[in-house]
Amino acid sequence: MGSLATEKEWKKGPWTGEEDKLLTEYVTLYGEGKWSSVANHTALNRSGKSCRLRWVNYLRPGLKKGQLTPLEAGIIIELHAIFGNKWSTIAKYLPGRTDNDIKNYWRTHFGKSEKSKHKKLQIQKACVLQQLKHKQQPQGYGIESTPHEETKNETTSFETQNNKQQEMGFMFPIIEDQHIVPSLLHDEFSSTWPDTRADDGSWFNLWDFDEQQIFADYYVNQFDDCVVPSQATFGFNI
DNA sequence: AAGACTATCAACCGCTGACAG
DNA sequence: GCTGTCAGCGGTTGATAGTCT
Repeated sequence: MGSLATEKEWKKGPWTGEEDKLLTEYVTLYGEGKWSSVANHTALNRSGKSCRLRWVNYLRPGLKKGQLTPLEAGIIIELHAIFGNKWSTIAKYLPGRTDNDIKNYWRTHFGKSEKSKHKKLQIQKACVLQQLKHKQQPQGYGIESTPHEETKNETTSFETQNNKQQEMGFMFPIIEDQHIVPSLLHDEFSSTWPDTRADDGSWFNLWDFDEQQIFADYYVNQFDDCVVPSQATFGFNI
């Protein structure tokens, strides 16, 4: 009925600093998850949907701003091969990054073109090279034990791995207590990917810096024809 | 210097699934 | 079991900044 036209005209468009402040205060007071009542408790004339989006993608504490690192880019490629366009799922493994960030990054860099496909390869290679570089720096990311070793200590495996990955800025996806291997090359060399299982059945992977020099070397060789470009092309330092 | 093109990012829209009544 | 509400997700769009010609 026309007389019951209670449809509210929500404000749209870019958020102002004042609106951000109001929303932050609201979340501080009432917590996340009560988006539909934001307008009732604040002077904000935004829909709950809009408020949630603004909070999740921009205001939430702990968000990382700026360009993705080669490592993050590589992980996105790997996880996209596993999960497809499940951006929120992928985002769970990249602390501080939102599904929107990842979605935008993917669409920008790996849309549909052949050029994009090549760029994907370049980033994968850059990512492997960076792994090797870190491996050569003893003071770098200190992983004392490998997934292989951790399988011997099942009570701490998951938590330990998670903590390390958090420190490094990403997390390996784990499904049913099984590490999904970010092989970096799942797409291109899927036939070799079962070989990433160790003798005892546990997974190892390129992110494990201690054991996988030979494995990583092998993959780097696969990229021989693929020249890794400069920062200007990637937007980050290799 | 100016216009065209490209990249990036914020925000909106529509759909889906969970859940309460 | 049905219905309505709401949060969350993925796709898409539009504005702006940066780069190229």
